[in-house]
Amino acid sequence: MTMSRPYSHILDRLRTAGLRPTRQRLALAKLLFDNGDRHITAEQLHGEALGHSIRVSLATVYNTLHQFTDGGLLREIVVDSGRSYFDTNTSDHHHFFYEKSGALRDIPGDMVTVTKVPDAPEGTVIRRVDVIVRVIG
Amino acid sequence: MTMSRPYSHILDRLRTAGLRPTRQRLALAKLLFDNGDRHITAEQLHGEALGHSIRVSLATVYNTLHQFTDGGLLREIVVDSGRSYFDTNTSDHHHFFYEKSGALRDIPGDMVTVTKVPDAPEGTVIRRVDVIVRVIG
DNA sequence: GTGATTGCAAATCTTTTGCACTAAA
DNA sequence: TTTAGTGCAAAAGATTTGCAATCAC
Repeated sequence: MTMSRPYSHILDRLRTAGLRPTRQRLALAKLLFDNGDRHITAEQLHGEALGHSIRVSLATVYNTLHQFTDGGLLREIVVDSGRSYFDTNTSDHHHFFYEKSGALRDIPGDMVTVTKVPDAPEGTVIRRVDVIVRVIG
Repeated sequence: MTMSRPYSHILDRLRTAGLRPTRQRLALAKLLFDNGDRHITAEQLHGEALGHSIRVSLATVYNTLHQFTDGGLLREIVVDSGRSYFDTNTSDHHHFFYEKSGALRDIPGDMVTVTKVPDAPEGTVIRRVDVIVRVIG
């Protein structure tokens, strides 16, 4: 069982992202950030919220996930066409993707080294390098 | 202007993938493989086929792209949620993804080196390691 | 012939949008 | 108050499905 953390922690995160601490954002942030590192879809988070008797619409869940991502609180991961995952771990790291089950698992940043990355094309800037290790079985 | 290649080449590819050389598959394969390396979506390929007066339904384009992928003739690339790209270059290489325009560009395999990839989790096999360099601007 | 393939339209799934309503500052 | 945020239902976009018609072998 996870020890419940004070709201001030969550409030700080929302403040950092420049977002008003509404009832919905507070509740979703608590689900997202007070339960360790997670990879979650909008649909899953919505279901979880309903399961905790938190009344929130799916549209708001989508809005919130994107606002959190824009504010640096989440990282969006694309591995599967037609479904977006959001990762509560925003530090430098990569992923295993289980193609059969659709599950994601973190690979610590220092477990993968990418060398000789070519320069960004003229006039562009590298925003991120994603490494996805696709596994089956 | 691209020199038109003999059909036998295409026929061999379909044979390799265990697919009957139907009119639609032949025409789509010609568009895909006789024009150099390309990154294309189902929608784009369908439009291109229609532009060449090749009558084929969008559903068949989807079927064909997946059959070609299963047969090792194409490689599916997921970088953008809600849209799949198919790459005619199935050799070992990685990609630049221009987040603004949605364009993909190959990075030759030997321009990126991934070291220290962790072992595949117990009971799984690594099918592929994808490196996506996301750029903006 | 017979089983594989195709086309079409409808269905599905995820995500976004428009807009009236509600809540935070 | 005033502006941001929310919910709902509808729309959008990509992909899949069901099934009768058609084609390759």
